[in-house]
Amino acid sequence: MESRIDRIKKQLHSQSYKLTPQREATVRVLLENEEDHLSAEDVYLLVKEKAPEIGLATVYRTLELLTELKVVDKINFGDGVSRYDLRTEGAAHFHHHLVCLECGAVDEIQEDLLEDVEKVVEEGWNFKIKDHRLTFHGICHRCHGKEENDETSE
Amino acid sequence: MESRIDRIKKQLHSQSYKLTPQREATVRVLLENEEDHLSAEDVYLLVKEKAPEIGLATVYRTLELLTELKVVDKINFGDGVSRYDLRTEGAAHFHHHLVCLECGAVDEIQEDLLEDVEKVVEEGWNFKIKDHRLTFHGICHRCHGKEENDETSE
DNA sequence: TTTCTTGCAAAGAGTTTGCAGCTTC
DNA sequence: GAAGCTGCAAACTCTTTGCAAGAAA
Repeated sequence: MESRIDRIKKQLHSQSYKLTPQREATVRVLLENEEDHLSAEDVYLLVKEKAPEIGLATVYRTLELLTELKVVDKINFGDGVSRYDLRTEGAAHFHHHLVCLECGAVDEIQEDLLEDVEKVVEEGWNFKIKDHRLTFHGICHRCHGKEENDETSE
Repeated sequence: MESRIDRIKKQLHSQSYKLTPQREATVRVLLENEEDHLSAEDVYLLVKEKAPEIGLATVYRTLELLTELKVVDKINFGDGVSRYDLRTEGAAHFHHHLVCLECGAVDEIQEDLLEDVEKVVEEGWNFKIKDHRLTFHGICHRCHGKEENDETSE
């Protein structure tokens, strides 16, 4: 069976880019932390464990390259850092996010909940949708119970 | 009739902030450019026309304050700058955006298209939604017609 | 007077770039 | 050996902060 790394490798080659050891290490870190929403710095620190000689600039360059190739999506939750999120293979659209205002956790919603909404937008606004970004800010299920106790503020 | 500025002033006073000339000039710029999605720098340059002595730091501080008061929303379209968008008065939720990949224009959708989706998320993910960010990336109605000609790619 | 606010300059954080050296074909 | 890639350091951009001076209650 062809692995995900292999497919990414092919994708790079098809545009005459190479899968160097540094790039491979970076991709592996992303694959191993698929659930997370790593910043460039985060990725850098994790890659350093596998390939200590790597430079931060290379990580940035690799992430930029992967973004171009649509292997990852660059996202921004408003905290001043870009985060990189592996695209779900085969997914037509980018998944959604739930950001908890209490604990900061970011959960993902893989289901595409926007099909109907997109139809409305395409027809009503005559806008050809290529991609979307949907993030909900609120209180996650983990913090939900706790909230009753500190209702002092808010 | 009470103007929008007055209401914002009251809101400031209620938290013992003052509507200084600099803050007023900043708010006016935002009101006069409600359609746009100005960066701090943009706001600064526009405010300077009314109040040339103002400093960039004051603009940043004012925008931060207005964000706290929920008068404006800080948004990020991934181009490395924060943009500030006046909240539609009385709107329960933040409006949506259409970003054109062709010409870069940003249009707004005032309607809340997410009511159904939010119900699904709150129930299915046990997540208490406080706010949302929804942006579509695609081709706007203005660029739509032009596209037929350069169908070479994609 | 006391508190809040401002402008300036400096600092900080995140990201990009120039360049010489190293790989790979 | 030409082309692509890397690590390092410096540069850059956007934003925040410290501080002394100014304005308002």
